Amino acid sequence: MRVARIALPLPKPRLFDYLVEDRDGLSVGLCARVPFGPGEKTGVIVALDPADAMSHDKLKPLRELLIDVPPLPGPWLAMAEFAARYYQHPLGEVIATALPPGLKRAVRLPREDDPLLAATAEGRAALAAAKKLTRALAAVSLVSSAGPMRRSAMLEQLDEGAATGLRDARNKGWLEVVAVSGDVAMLDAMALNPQQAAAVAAMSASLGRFESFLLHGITGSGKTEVYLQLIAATLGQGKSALMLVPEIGLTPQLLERVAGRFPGARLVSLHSGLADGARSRGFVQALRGEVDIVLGTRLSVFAPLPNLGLIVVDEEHDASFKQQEGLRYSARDMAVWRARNEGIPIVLGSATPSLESWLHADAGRYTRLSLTQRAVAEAPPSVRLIDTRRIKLDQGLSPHLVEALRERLERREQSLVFLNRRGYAPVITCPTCNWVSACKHCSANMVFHQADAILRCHHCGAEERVPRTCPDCGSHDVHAFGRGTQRLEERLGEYFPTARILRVDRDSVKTPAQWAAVRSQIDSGEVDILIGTQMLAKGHDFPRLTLVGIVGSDASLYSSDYRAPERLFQQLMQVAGRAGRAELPGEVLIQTEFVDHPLFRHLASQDFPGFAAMQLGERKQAGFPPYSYHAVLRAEAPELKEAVEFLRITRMAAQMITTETSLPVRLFDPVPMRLVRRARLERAQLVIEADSRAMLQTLLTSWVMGLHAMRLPRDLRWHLDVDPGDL
DNA sequence: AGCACGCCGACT
DNA sequence: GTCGGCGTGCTC
Repeated sequence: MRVARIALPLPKPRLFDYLVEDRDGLSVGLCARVPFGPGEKTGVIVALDPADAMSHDKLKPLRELLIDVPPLPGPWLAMAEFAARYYQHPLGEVIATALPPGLKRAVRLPREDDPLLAATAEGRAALAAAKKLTRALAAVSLVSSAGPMRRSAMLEQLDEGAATGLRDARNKGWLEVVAVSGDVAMLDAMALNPQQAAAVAAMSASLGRFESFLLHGITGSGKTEVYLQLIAATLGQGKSALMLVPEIGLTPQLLERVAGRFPGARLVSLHSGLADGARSRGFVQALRGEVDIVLGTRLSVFAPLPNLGLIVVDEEHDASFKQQEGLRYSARDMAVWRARNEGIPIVLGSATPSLESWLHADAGRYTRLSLTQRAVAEAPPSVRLIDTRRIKLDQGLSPHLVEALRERLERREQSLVFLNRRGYAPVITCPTCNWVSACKHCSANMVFHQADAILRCHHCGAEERVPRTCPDCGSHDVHAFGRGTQRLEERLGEYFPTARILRVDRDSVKTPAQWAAVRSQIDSGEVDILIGTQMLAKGHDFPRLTLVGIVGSDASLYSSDYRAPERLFQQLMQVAGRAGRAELPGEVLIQTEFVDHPLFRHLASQDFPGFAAMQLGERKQAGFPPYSYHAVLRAEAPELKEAVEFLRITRMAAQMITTETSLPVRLFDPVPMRLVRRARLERAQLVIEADSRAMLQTLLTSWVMGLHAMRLPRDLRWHLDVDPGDL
């Protein structure tokens, strides 16, 4: 018998020991079901020790080893242990976050083979003779035009009922299994421009050892092509590749592009929208070494590829790489750690890199590679600022923007008006008594949604009917104040009654299917004017779009959040990049009261390096990240004073540690959060700042141990956020 | 996190 | 006299 030390999904940073029979195949990394209290739990064996007489008396035997799932490899466990240490989170919970939720049930899934299928002569004949495209024929059609394809890749690309269609086609002899030849060769590689070629060459040279690359490529410079060719080189060496993309970046189009390029490769996509079964299947396939490429969102940084050769993080600056609950990990940072740990190259790509990565490149820790030439359109869009201090705006629209929209309409080109605020108006007010539509559960105003005639809180989702009279003073003069996308849509409809206007925000597009419908409407030119929030900003090409108008972005220019300018710049660069991608030159009009603001100057000259240098200068002056390191302890309770009091006590504990060890770590005062009240809970936070990660970690390790040992009121909860995305 | 044990209010 | 509130303490 041996003692298995098991990490269980519990909020306690400790392991639990069980007796296990010393049988063949017993290994660290195996999942196990164990008795726990009155019930049972599933965890992962992280260590195996010899059993002595004592342990036989004290320990319970474990119930079952899940031997259908191969043990998680050493480097994978090392990564989980690193995340637990770095983010100060219990290992069992880290592992539970990293494993797919349905793993326990999924283990019994039959080992599904994934043959390479090609169309037979009979299949082609049937296809030629057919009047109607059946599901079976759709499958034949796919491989007869695209060439042999993995079954899984075909399923990804075909519509509903694809599995049945495939089975029919195989039974009828229209499809045949072909041998994998030159296994994972890439099809249709595009010719690279010299910069792309240089980037691919530089990065390929580091395959087989750790190196971090920052690929700074302006919009349209062909970063994806660089990734694909690098992946091809990796697969060519018999290794697998992991590509991380932001949440909205993982579109069927991207999947199709990758699957189409590597028809022989076994491709798995992983994201949180996947059903438990599918996610587990992908995970277990990766673990068995049956996957060549994993393409997914932040959670796929935990994909257990045993033979990983390359990691790509696209749009590395994107906030969706940071998890905002539970284990608050940064998938980008974890990916860099993983690449170092596994001795492989990593590519971080962006048109507007994070200041963290930019500074790493400045300091020579990352190798910077730049793509400054547009692969598609030659000229970058021209950016013009409209000084709204001198102009009378009509519902937030300047005559210049209206005129520019009119020109596009006449030329039958598309326009986009960007306003990062959904709803009709951000608030309803009563000018008589100054009543505002505040949310009952949050310290925020409820937004007026004209379409459903309701007030909605964007923080907790609460909804209310719009009052006709002021609830406080009874005045009939209550009205909408400010502008959202819905109101803009209404006003533009009045200006251009014949224009086809489409609003794209989270209220109008809720499902992937709706998003696909919207895209096809835009692509086929059925839309003249698009109105959208940041949903429209990210990574989609709109070839017919020649004008981008940016409205109401001034608010984030002087926000109290020191990261606001960075985010605004990234966002505006991204929207601006939507303009003029094909033969048509693009124009960007920005309405602002601050035409002299350096952010806009750099934006107008499309000068990211200049902007980054300026921002880094300011951050250095202020001692903010990336020149210092932050962790924030947040607490929430029904009453703010409870949360603050907890933080005050924990701050004293931290103070004692720093004094005893003379750690130069700065402890700020507990303060209410910007949005103090959310969903009936009041929140406060305590920021800790240090000049090095090591010093921050030293404090956190002993401090958080104490936090776990504290006994707290039932209604108080806390969490720690290391490297928080915002404060 | 669950889930037990354990001591004080309003009900058949 | 009980049913049940959720405070605190433990789970190998």
